[in-house]
Amino acid sequence: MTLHVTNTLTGETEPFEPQDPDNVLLYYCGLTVSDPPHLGHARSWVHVDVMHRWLEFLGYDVRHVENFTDVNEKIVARVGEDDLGEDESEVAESYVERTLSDMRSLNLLRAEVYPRVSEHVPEIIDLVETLVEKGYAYESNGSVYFDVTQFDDYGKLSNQELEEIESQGDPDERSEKRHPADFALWKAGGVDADAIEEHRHEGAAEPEKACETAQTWDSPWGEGRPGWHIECSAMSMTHLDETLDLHVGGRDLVFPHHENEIAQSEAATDATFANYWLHCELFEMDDEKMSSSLGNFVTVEDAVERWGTNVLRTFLTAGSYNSTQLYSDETIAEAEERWERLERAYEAAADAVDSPDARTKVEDAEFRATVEKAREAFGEAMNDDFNTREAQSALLEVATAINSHLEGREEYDYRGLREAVEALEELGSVLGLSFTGETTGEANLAGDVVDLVLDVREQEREDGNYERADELRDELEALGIEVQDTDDGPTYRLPSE
RNA sequence: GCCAAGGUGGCAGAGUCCGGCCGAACGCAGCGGCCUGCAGAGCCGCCUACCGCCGGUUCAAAUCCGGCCCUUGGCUCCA
Repeated sequence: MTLHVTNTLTGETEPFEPQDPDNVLLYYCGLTVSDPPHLGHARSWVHVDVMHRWLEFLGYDVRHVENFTDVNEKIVARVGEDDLGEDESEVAESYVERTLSDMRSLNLLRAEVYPRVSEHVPEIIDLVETLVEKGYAYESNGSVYFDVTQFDDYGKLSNQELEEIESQGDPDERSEKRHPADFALWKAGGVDADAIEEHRHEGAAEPEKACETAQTWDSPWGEGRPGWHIECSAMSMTHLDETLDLHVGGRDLVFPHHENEIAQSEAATDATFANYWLHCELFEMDDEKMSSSLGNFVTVEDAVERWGTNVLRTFLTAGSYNSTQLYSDETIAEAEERWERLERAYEAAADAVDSPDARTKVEDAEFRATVEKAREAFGEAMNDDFNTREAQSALLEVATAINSHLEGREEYDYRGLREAVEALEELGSVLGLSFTGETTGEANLAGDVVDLVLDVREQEREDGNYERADELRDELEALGIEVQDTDDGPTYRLPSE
């Protein structure tokens, strides 16, 4: 089977065919940098990252663009808070840096470009002008609005009729609008102090003062700021093309954001804006979604610190990108179990390959066949709309095959083990899992110390002092170091990764 | 109210587009056995689901059609 994806536009799972058979233009709707990224963002990022990796695995050259919205009232509302910065752009930049660092810690492939709104105002203005010239937009009191009645397909992504769409944007803007569903492409003036007040945190600058730091730009309609939706159209066209292959984003953006992107882009270019629209579903916790606005989130930084990258990625890919996923201590602990099972099998296989018991003449046909089958299953799963959960299952089957092969055997199938190790490394990396994370100097030191303690413990065991030996093991365990006694002596695993 | 997604074992979560291989994957939890000084890990086996409810189509439905109930998301900033 070739790659199939579920397209929000049609509601169907379709074969994926990029415009250019060798290249994929991928745009991901990034975030507004006004809060620390949370696990919900991480879930989408990781899924997009896995899409990116799988497309490359299939041989495509992926041009991946991901924007940062750095012009927004909520950012202005943070001015003066903590050490974020003294004006809108400083605050935005400090969150951009934090976001990029969170992304690195999640082992995400870098996008080709991370465009910012503030750096694309000329392109935005051009686009708005085009829309005005073509009669799709109109100016009103220095602001420019998109006229939804002029765009026949309005509502095609979210499946809504224009009559059903009550209104968008600030209620007080309505008087300036011809149709309640019209949305702002360009907003006159600066930022409104009331809007700041709404999002302001303790310790931030006074709204009046914060407003003064908001950025504004000159335009044919006077001083103002870009509207929320137009940026993605302008940036994706600038860095990719008029027609994208893959446009990905969170489910909560379908309406109005993505709907508006389609309207303004297609009205301006007369070309299809994106051939495939993919939407990542949201986390569910205690029967509601996780989100910045509800404040019920876990930051990426805390999560990485607590669980580590591999556990987190195992967790985040434990469901399909387009199904909601339950966030709880139990579900994340379960992911940890799964990752550790994989990791232990990997280590066992890697050790066995290097051991003198691995013989090139030994052949376990069933073992090899199982690994081969798991490889195929992994590919089938990924091609089936990036079914990461099934892909994980395939990996786990390799783990079981390894353990089973190693069980009670004197001699090992060298080639079979090598193939299993390679399968885990190669397929694992599609999910962004790393079995061979570089060991830091600190970890090496810790390892040396653990070796020392285990030597002492072995002596105690030989002397029959099991009580003392168990104590040592318990104490190591309390530090998160897992000790296992095997026929070849004790082995251990350090807590992180 | 309108739009969208979903309701599968103790938990979690595939499968539903292309009906039979699904009495239902993988994993976690639980149980039994092996291994072990013990424990853990591991191996082998077992356990628990007729797939929201009702009706229909079909030789055959978790999968198709109709109705109903419930949950979540969007319609305001949001991945």
